[in-house]
Amino acid sequence: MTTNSSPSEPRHPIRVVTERTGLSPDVLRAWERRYGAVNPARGEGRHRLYSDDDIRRLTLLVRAIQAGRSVASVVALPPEELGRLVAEDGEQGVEARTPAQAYLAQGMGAIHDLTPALLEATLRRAVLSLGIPEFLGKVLVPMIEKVGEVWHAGELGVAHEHAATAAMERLLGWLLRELAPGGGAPRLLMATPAGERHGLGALIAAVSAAVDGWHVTWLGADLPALEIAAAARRDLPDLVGLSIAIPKGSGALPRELADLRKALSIDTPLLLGGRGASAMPATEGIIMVRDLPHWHVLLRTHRPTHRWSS
Amino acid sequence: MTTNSSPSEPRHPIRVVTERTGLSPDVLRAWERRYGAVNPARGEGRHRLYSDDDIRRLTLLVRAIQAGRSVASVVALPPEELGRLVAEDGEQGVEARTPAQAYLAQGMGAIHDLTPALLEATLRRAVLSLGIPEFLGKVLVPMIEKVGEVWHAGELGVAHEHAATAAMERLLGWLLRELAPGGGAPRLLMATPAGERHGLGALIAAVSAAVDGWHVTWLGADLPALEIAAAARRDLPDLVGLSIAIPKGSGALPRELADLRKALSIDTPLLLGGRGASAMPATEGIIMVRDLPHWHVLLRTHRPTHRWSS
DNA sequence: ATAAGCTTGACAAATGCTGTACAACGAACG
DNA sequence: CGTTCGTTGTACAGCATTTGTCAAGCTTAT
Repeated sequence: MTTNSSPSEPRHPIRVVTERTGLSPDVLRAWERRYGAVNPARGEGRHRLYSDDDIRRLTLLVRAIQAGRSVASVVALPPEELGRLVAEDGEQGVEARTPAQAYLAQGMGAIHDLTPALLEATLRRAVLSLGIPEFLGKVLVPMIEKVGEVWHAGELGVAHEHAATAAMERLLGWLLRELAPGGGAPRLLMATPAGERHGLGALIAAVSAAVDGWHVTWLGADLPALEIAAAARRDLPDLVGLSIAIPKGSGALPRELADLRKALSIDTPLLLGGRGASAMPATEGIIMVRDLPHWHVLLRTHRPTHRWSS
Repeated sequence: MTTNSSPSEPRHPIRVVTERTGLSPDVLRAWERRYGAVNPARGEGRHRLYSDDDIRRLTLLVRAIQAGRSVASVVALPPEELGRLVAEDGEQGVEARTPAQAYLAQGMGAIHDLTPALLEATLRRAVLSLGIPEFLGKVLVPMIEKVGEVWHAGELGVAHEHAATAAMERLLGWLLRELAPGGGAPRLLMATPAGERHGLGALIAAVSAAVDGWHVTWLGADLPALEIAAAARRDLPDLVGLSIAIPKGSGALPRELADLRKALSIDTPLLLGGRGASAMPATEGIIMVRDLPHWHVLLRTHRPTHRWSS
């Protein structure tokens, strides 16, 4: 369909390249002059014009450098080899120690020492330094997984695990309160169905939604369908979200969900996510959430039309 | 409904186009004269009449330029190719409005409405979403600059400015408290010297240090040298930091600084930063801080040798 | 008649380019 | 252990191009 949009066609001014690669104009010119990293064409008034290929190559270079390699060691590589290198580095964790990892290590130390107050303070510092999205992805979720591992290996007692979970839940509750938006925000009702006593996953989803501007009502964990439905009648949410950690395709859970679906207003979407959700049989009227990115997409999709109260 | 409402029908006067595209009449005429970006028909007297197609094309041009492209490089493109380019830029990271900018706009709105509580809540959400470093660099500092501009332009009253400043100071104080690390952390004493009543800059530096793991004691603004020295004798900091916003190379300030330097323990470094610091004469025993990155470097340099309490 | 629009010409701020220099950092080295 | 050197990002000055804005004088519209 295209006349002349070949990837080697020069058409991007330097400004666009800085936006897309994150490199400053100075660096772009320096790399060109010193290493000949790219060879952009020139326009009328001697302005640089980069091709799509140029941009791709620069992006790869940036990734390779972020993985800890030196500039000089990668600028000379031919494209294919560069791509291979970056792919490899992506698989391995070649990265140095990021702040997030430092917080993670510090938090694990606090868990081992059974000092929940210190753990909570550490998590709090981590949130404030990194921002919620990065905190959730690079500190909290890895920490939960790690605690699970270490606990199964017998290196931690039940007390440790419970104390850590409680501290995390306190922290997430705090975030939820701090994030409470003003009126006019879309409303989300979040809970965990009867039989599911682990609320961490649901809380993480709740906080993620709050960052996106939702007003979240957190009901708690292990709630019977009727309780949730009653709360929904009072709260009138635009969306109801549930999360289950333990896969329970059988048992009382499917029944609970069906009851809840029936008790809810028909036009209120009901979403189900969490690690155990994938094992659930598909059910009419219940939307499955695969993972956190998918959750954000669904939130955006089901957001009611704007009604700004000025 | 009508017979002749084709999108290429010329019917909009230049005023309408100005409002719909955000371009000034001068720019519209200049683009036409210099590049022939559009070719509006003329009415009875020689007034321009733009078609819907013209407006759509101009809107696309604006978007392309916002994405970093030069005017000259896009005005000549045929419509389809222009559309493709804009779509492509939108997909890539060249977003029109980042979350940080959204928070900034929201906060400025709260300032205009003189609702400090709303401003504080907005700032709080911004910190939690973005993390402190990005928040300071992309929301708070731009906001302070913007408030200064708008205030000088007379669009805001003193009340607005004071309310906004107070809200920002409350927020930074809150951050300082939340970030307070445990024992064993390096200690920083932060204040503003006598005659300098603006504490925002110092607070920003204080919070930045707290993120780096320092225990910060914030004394407040407008403090005589003797007070600061007395506090230092009690607090025993590893570092004393001052910040001045207003350049005052002459006056009482140099004297104050010299007094403080003499009253402090000789091995306690004394750092001076802020917008007004560059105008100060270099002084023996006082380290000048150029900007925030430099501040972080100096913090790392003067950090006492590690003594982790396990 | 006052405001808005037109044309032409000119100016100045922004942006990009080149070349040089400097500063921070880590590694090699005496 | 301090010094030196190579690497790499950033800053600055001088110049060219691009591009937004303004002024002056005139015409048209409400």
